[in-house]
Amino acid sequence: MNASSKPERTRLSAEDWEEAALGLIADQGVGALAVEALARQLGVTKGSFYWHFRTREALLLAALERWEQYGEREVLGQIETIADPRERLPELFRRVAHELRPHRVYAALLKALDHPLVVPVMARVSQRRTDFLNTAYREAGLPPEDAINRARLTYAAYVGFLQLNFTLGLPRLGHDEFDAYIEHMIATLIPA
Amino acid sequence: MNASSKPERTRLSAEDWEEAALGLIADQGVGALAVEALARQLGVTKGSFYWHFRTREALLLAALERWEQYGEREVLGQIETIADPRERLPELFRRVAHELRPHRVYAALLKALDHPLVVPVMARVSQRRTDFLNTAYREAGLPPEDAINRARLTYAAYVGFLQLNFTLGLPRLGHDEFDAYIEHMIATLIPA
DNA sequence: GGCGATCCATACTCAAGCGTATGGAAAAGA
DNA sequence: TCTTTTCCATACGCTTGAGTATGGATCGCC
Repeated sequence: MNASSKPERTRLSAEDWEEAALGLIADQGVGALAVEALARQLGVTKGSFYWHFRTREALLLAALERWEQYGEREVLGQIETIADPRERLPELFRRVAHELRPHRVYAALLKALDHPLVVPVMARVSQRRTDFLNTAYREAGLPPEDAINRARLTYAAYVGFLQLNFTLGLPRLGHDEFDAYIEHMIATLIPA
Repeated sequence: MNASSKPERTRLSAEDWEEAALGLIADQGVGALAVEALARQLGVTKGSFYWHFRTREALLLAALERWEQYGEREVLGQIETIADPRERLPELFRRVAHELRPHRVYAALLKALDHPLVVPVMARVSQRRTDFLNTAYREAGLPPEDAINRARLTYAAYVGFLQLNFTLGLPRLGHDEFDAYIEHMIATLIPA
């Protein structure tokens, strides 16, 4: 009967609300973040919510901070363990391309950049990732003035792909078509 | 006193509402499209609106159709007049990069892809543009199986750039920094 | 096993925004 | 000029969703 994973939790914590909020953001967007809807989904009422949070914005802020801290930094962390710098970028692209969940919140926040609370978070996250690409490209042998622009181009391609194929349903590449696209992207963007 | 360009129009037409709607969408997003706000901006009240349109969604639909027909097809039209196919793509990139207004509606609609009315419009527009890039890359000498993926990559980079530098305020490239990025993009994506 | 702290339900208020009803003004035709 | 069509204002109803007030339930603890 209950939508969450733990079907019957007796009491709720603030973290439960934040996690539920992130889930709702992931598959319905920031605009759908309503307290009564969330409460229904958690099997409680507004009374519970306003004990944990002072306002709706407070929940959004807490959820965003939580996402930035816990849910977001995993991807790049694994990559840094790859020894050969020239293998790092292709491996990053292939891994990122075959995961779905981690991108869903990011894609949703991308569509909420008019909201003042999400802008700084997205600015920080995007900047960190672009910086990572920048150093990766330099370590792969690209001259610094090229590396920064290549990093921008790469990350823009990532963001655009999210919008076009994730949110919008553009011709929905088939599995092998998708792999071909990824390999083409690697061949085009990564220096031989 | 009046916000629009024509300060005192005695009567309004449906097209006036559609144009105003596109303007509001361009700089505040689809979510900000409210009839009373629009009416204030046009110097009238709701009574006027509901004479021209049956509902708010009807206005949105009409505005989207208007945008798809009139406001959108200009960019690609100019490019097709360039004789040398190998010069077409660099010229397209440079022109697109130095215009602002035509992208504002597209960027706004990109953030409203959860709305059922905008999805088909954006799907058609994005598909047309990607097709254009596809044939342009083939005419520039790329083998067909590469051309389609290069077109996807290029358009994804465009969309991502819109989100990152337009909507989000990422480190706001300076004028020459921006030009360097464009030239780098041309050098990277367009076959020599 | 009682008691303070924690968590939640119920019942409200309030504001925003869509849509409707109706009458009046202004243009267009005759 | 007089009537008809076109355009708009005012005043309403209705729904949604945020936030508040208050009392009840449950947990931790002594």
